Amino acid sequence: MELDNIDRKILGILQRNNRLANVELAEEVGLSPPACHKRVKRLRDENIIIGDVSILNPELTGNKLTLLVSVEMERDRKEVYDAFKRVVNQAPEVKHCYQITGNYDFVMVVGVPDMQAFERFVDQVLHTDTNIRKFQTSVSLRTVKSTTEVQLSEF
Amino acid sequence: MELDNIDRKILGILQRNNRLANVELAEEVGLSPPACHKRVKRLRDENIIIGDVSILNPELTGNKLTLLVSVEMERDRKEVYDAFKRVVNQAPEVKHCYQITGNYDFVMVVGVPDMQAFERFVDQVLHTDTNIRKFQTSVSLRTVKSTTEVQLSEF
DNA sequence: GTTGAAAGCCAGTAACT
DNA sequence: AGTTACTGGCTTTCAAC
Repeated sequence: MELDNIDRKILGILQRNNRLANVELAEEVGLSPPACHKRVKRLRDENIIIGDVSILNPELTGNKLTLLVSVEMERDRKEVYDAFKRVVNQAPEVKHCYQITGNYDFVMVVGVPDMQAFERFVDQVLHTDTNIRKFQTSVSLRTVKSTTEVQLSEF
Repeated sequence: MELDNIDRKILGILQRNNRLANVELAEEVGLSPPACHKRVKRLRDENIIIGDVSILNPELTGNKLTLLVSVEMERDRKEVYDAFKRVVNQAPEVKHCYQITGNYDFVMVVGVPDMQAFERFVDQVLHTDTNIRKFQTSVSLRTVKSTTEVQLSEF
């Protein structure tokens, strides 16, 4: 489906604040409330908007430690990869995971309360997977930026 | 401020779906609507909930390409780092950026529509910064996982 | 913490251009 | 696509417990 400039405007606003009342959103984009409401509904129905969430303060909710883990698999086989992906998706410590090109096969961003929790994660998730050849961990000293916003190029 | 189990329950629900009506949220956590409403308000006021956003489909909104860029700075000086952090925060292509220990100083997750856009990003952001000694880019073949959820250990 | 009530605002629908 | 008109339901606040 094609997005016009009003759609992009709506998305731009909602991806910053989705608690804005439809009446106000409508005014901001220059539509009547029902017309705006219909567009938002369509954007949800067509999976342009895939979720609506509250963002929690990681500091205040027990994710004080962030680590970056690069993983190299034993074999480049689909089953091996798929199994790893399944594990990753079930591990709540893993915030982001990318399959990448280069020396390593995956990079993960891991969030935990403390080093003990990370050790547990390593033991339970990484050391139990026999398909992992090796992994390398970097400690994050600071999250410089973290956003869910995507760029919506206006035309 | 201390979070009790009801708070954690509320947060756990809202960080998955913040469009749930307060009446329903109240029922799910076993409180009356006003009591639940008060708690949510407090969680926002105290910055436990730091934002409420719609998550957009990156595929459908022009962020088809994800890259991981590791950056090594020329000098380990605060001003140099701070300048880089400022640039990173203003660049909409940068979704996440972590200051890390190890061989590199920063790792960034960059989202762009295509390779051309990435080249522009490299030219405008990375090559113009004389404090960057070098950087290394990995292409993400697939986003295995990406979540905003934090773990809320229940007691 | 609860219930009950009240006010007003909003979401969501309908009918129509 | 868009509008205006409507209504039922919800948020939000209050008072009393």
